[in-house]
Amino acid sequence: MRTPVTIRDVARLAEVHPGTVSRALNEQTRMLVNEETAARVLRAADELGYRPNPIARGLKTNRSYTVGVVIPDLTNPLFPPIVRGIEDRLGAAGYTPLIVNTDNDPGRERSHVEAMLARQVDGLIAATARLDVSLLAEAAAGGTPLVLVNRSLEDGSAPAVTVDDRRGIALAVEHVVGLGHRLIGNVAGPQNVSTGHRRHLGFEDAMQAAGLEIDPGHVSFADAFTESEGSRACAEILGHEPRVTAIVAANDRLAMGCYDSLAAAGLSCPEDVSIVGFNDMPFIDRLQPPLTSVRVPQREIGTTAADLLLAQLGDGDAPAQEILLEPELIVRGSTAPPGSA
Amino acid sequence: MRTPVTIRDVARLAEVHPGTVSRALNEQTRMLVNEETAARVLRAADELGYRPNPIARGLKTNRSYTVGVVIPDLTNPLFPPIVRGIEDRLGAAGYTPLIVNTDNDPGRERSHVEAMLARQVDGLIAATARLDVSLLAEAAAGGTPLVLVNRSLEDGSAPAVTVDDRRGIALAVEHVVGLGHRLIGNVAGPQNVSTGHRRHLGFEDAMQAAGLEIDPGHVSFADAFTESEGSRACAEILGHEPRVTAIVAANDRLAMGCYDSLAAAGLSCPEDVSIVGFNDMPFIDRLQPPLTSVRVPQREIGTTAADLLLAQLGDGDAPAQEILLEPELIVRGSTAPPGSA
DNA sequence: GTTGCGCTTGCAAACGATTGCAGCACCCGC
DNA sequence: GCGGGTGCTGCAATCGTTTGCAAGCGCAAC
Repeated sequence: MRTPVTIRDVARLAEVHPGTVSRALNEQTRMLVNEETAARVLRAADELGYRPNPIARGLKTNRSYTVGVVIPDLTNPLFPPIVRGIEDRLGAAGYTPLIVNTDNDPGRERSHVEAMLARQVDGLIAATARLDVSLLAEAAAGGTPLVLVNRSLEDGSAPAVTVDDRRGIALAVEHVVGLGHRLIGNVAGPQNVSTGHRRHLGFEDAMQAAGLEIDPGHVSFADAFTESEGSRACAEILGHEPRVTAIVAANDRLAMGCYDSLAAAGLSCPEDVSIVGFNDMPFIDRLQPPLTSVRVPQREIGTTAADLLLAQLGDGDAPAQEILLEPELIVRGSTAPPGSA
Repeated sequence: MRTPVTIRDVARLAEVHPGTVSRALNEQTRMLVNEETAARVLRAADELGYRPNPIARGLKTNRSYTVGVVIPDLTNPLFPPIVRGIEDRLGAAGYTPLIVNTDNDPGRERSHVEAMLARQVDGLIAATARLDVSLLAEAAAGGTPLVLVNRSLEDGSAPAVTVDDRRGIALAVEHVVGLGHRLIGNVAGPQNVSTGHRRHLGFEDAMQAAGLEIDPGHVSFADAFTESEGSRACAEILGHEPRVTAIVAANDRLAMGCYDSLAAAGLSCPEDVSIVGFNDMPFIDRLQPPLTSVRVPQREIGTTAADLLLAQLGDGDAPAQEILLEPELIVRGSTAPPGSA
């Protein structure tokens, strides 16, 4: 049989009452039982290979030692490292994550979250950009702690961990400005998702800080973070202003699209146009040329989010702080001084 | 409150006994209760927004509607599509996967699997190459259904879904042979993991089928599926036999290492040496040159594994069949006729 | 008019753990 | 010698659901 050894078996062997066994086994309540008795119980439990049944425990305590992790799509290379960070940290604390993919579909998102709530998850970590606000209300009303990733709430009512997108873009802009570029384009992401929006704002700020003008024709918005949209947006910029010598993309995939667009236009990178990406995806250093990109500490995002959640799970009301993680610019072959052809 | 509505509340509203509610709500037992009563119960449940508590149900039924998914490392791009396949299929059947990463560490593997067993998972899907046999014994002894992925048991005692590695390598070999190559090298993977082993055997078979000799110097074994090992192994082959015009690698990352090694030797691909990879990782088509690779139906692996497990969960003893999935060769720029320089 | 059967439904005991409450033994101080 | 702690442990209820058993009812058969 699987685990026929229950708390009652241990009690019988240790010759005490099951209640006592429960107390002796729990760190929290061990002090309530005689040291010697506790030792006897522990020995018995060990001998029998006793494993507490989390289901039964959860029924009584209303805790499942489980947390829901909501992400758009696991196959997006951005997420696995984050998930691992979450998983490792939560696992160390005795929690098991339940991972669901929403594909950014509000319906899927809703049903998944409801299922998780029914499963009595002790908390939620949501890494989805467009989170239904009513879901938040529900979770909050149910007293389920929530941590946001890569997205924050305007009113700061929920703790969140995000990377400093504006700072990241600033790094990118400062880099190409430092190389001597002046006509700099921006392939921006969709403005209805928070990262796309913040990165675009960051671009405006950084350009202004560098004392450079932004011609509206230098900016093009992609409808999605895909190569084809990146290509389209890049072509659009080149159409408006063929003299741009550098392009800051909101995302590596958009940057890859820029590569395509440049190639189609007969331009080469970095000789004619420098390109900077964002995220530093795995194997992005294998592109030709290797892409200069803003690295986000993905694993750290995960561990930090997990820490925030654990803090909330520990004492009821940990401060709903918002954590900004520092990005880092990884310089590779896709950026060079202008006119280096 | 979270879900204060229990089966008792429904019973009160519908004016029946909780037991009756339970029967009415369960598809299986609905026939036991009067049609009209059942309708009343359903209406009441709907009105109250009743959500059954899986924890309580699991306690009584010894089912958690949860399955454990054991993989080496989620950040390895091979796995996310498989996991999604599993997740989507299991989710549709009402099961939730618990995902753990072992990093191929037997200790982690053991503790994770034990934790999952304690959590009463209804089944296990293991995608890990070196699975501790005692774990299998334990799971089997506990009556926990198990499905293997990318790995099978010699005695065929557990259902498994794997891609036809030998066939995949045969596709690769036939391709380069068709292009006119005769001196073909093999950067093989570690032989203590099943995929590495089978792919190497596949290479030997395919070469023999093509009527070609395999000089021992044409084969080099990597200690791990990494770029650096691929590079080392490739250099070793080139050292033994500089005249090889094509290399079949056991894996895309090894193939990427081959790129490095060729570049270091001043050789170009595909002009001097053609290279074929295996797995068709995301973005591998973005390499320079785009890598010809054997595509494995990753998502399908996941869905098939889930189906196999669901079959076992349905009726106690479904046949322990072993399923071989068909790979497909994706021809890109890294392969060309020999001497095309 | 019994008997017996089929159809529903209520009853209560589980499942395995946690926990408030009470009781017991013991010791201390007066 | 007795009252009042203190320290430990047993008792039993409880969490929300499932399920074997039995009881109630109506109806048909004899």
